[in-house]
Amino acid sequence: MTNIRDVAHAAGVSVATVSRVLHTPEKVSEQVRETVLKAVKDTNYQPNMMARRLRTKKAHAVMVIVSHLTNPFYATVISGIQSVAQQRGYTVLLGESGGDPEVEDQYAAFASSKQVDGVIQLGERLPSSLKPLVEREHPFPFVNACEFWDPTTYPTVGIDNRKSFADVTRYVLDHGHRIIAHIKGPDDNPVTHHRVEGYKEALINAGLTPDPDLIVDGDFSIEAGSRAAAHLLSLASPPTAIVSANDEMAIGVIRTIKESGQSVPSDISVAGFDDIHFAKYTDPPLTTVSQPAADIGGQAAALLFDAIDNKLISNRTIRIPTNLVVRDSVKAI
Amino acid sequence: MTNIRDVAHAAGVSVATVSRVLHTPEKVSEQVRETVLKAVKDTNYQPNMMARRLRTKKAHAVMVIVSHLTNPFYATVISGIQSVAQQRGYTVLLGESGGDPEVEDQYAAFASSKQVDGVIQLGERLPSSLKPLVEREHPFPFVNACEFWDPTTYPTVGIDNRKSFADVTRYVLDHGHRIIAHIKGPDDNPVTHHRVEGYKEALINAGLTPDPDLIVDGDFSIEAGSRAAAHLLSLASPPTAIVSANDEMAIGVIRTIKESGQSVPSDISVAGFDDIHFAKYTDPPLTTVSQPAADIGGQAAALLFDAIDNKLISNRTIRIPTNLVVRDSVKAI
DNA sequence: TTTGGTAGTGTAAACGTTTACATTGGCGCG
DNA sequence: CGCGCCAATGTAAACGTTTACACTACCAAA
Repeated sequence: MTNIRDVAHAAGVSVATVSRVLHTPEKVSEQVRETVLKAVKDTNYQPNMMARRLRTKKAHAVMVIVSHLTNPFYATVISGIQSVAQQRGYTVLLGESGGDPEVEDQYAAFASSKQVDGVIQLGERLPSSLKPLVEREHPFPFVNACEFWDPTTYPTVGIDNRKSFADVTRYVLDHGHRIIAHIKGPDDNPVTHHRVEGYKEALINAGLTPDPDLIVDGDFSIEAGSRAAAHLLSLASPPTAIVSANDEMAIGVIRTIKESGQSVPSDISVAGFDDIHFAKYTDPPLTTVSQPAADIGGQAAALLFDAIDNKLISNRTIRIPTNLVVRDSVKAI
Repeated sequence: MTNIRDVAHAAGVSVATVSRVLHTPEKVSEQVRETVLKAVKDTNYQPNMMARRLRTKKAHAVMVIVSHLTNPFYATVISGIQSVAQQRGYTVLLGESGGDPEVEDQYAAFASSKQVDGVIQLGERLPSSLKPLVEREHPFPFVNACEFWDPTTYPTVGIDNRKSFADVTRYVLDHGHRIIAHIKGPDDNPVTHHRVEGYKEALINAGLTPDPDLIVDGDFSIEAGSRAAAHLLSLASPPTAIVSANDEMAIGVIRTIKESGQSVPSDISVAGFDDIHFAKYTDPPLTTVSQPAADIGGQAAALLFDAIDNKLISNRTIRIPTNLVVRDSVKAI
């Protein structure tokens, strides 16, 4: 592997000049610049990043900590991160924690020891070992994406769950439904509450009072959707529409409704949230809300790079608009 | 950030001793070792990886190049890679190419310039800039996972597509079917051919001759499955079973069959391949073949680390067994 | 002619490690 | 006692950059 000294020798200049040609070409005369550039080509010189990093104390890398890479939504977010990171000449390091706080801590420690210039956390909590770093005077560059545990304290990028869920609920209301049930996500997930709020808000704005009996527990799984639907169908006055906190539960809902001999959307309308890949292929195709996952990732990365470059404490929160994607699972009453 | 010199000073020893305590503790007296360890704790010392890497010329990192991170299968493979990498103290760098050979080349160049110790490629081709590196005398550590473009030349980890597809086809044959159609993947994908071969092999072993009219084109999409099914249903003597090269096409098939008024599996049996998340939730639940994706990743990583450590040119090919997962979409005739 | 400024280039220190080699002192053995 | 060996430790070079500072020409202004 040829080094900068070889190039300098080949070009008949000092190493400093070579380095300058590469970084601040305007500071070296045109003539010399060309000679050096030629020497670089000739020697097939590739700068040693390790040395560069050691010297400049910049890793030119960011780490993303994620609980489950296999979650398609997270995967898409990371894809967005990667895309803008690549544009900016940054490398993305992957830290998959499996949801284990200990592993998350491990990654955080790794990150904090100057191995990367910043961290994007996709998970639901701030790794405890990162806490002191991001809260100190000159915080370690950090942004939280997707989940909103504390948007006031930490830079956060994600959708407005409350508003988005109010949107889809309003869409259902606009189709004349008045008895609308909601299937919640798990209680320990911050988005669950925001979506419930959005649901209630839409009802209230339409002059209705939310009925606690129509808000039923779920855990984002298909099975939970089925169970919840079975429960709702058994009610004295069952809902004419069900808005689910995510698509998978909605799929479970549809299945259970069908199994009960009723039809979607003729008898009961169903709406989901997330617009997962298969939402398009359910029967009927699912009306849902799509989160611009790649965009979230891209903006999170951009925010992080801002923090890295300007070193300004950007406590900004970016809310990315969602799209209601109308398919066939909601019908006017 | 405290460095090794600070620790040495705190412990009243030389930097060399500190380094030795950290790497070859058996070479330093118990007494000194303890003093140093205490100093490390006291000063909250975190070794600077950049310096270490510069000095040792080891990046302790591997790169995985993948076309689409959003492909759930790839995501799972990467999850497997990450898991064993973490165990071994390696970092995983992500390179998502979007299928663009130019971007792949870019990553390969990055990798080759000593930034990482090895590369795992999940995509369908060897990045051209990597070619000279992996084919030279002391090859750059490299393993190909998932796709088999050239298992004889490069270390490769993946399933035996031919055998696995023969398995599922045989399963269908064992249920008495004799007119069995196959929906292919795209022709430019290496696995397509292996699966077609497996299909044919099973038929031949059962004493049948494959009928070219029953092998129809597809591209792994749900829509392609629908189209292919429509075509097959219009045949003079339509198949009693359809084995699809992947699950998504199988889903399209099921839908089209239902739309034609027939039923799965009573009228026509359907089998898929991949065992994607939603295979469990189709109606009827899809009989398919599951690829142990995480395992593939893990083994690929292990293979890569072998190559890195032993520096032996391990041209081995690892075939990971698949599981036929029997659900309800195939029924005895 | 002197002075001072400037553009271009070189010299060498520094980044934080690892490790070959040198040094020290203790001990066994002839 | 003298020799050699060994274990434990220290010294300093090296890894490949970047960059502060020094230096050299050259030129303009006084």
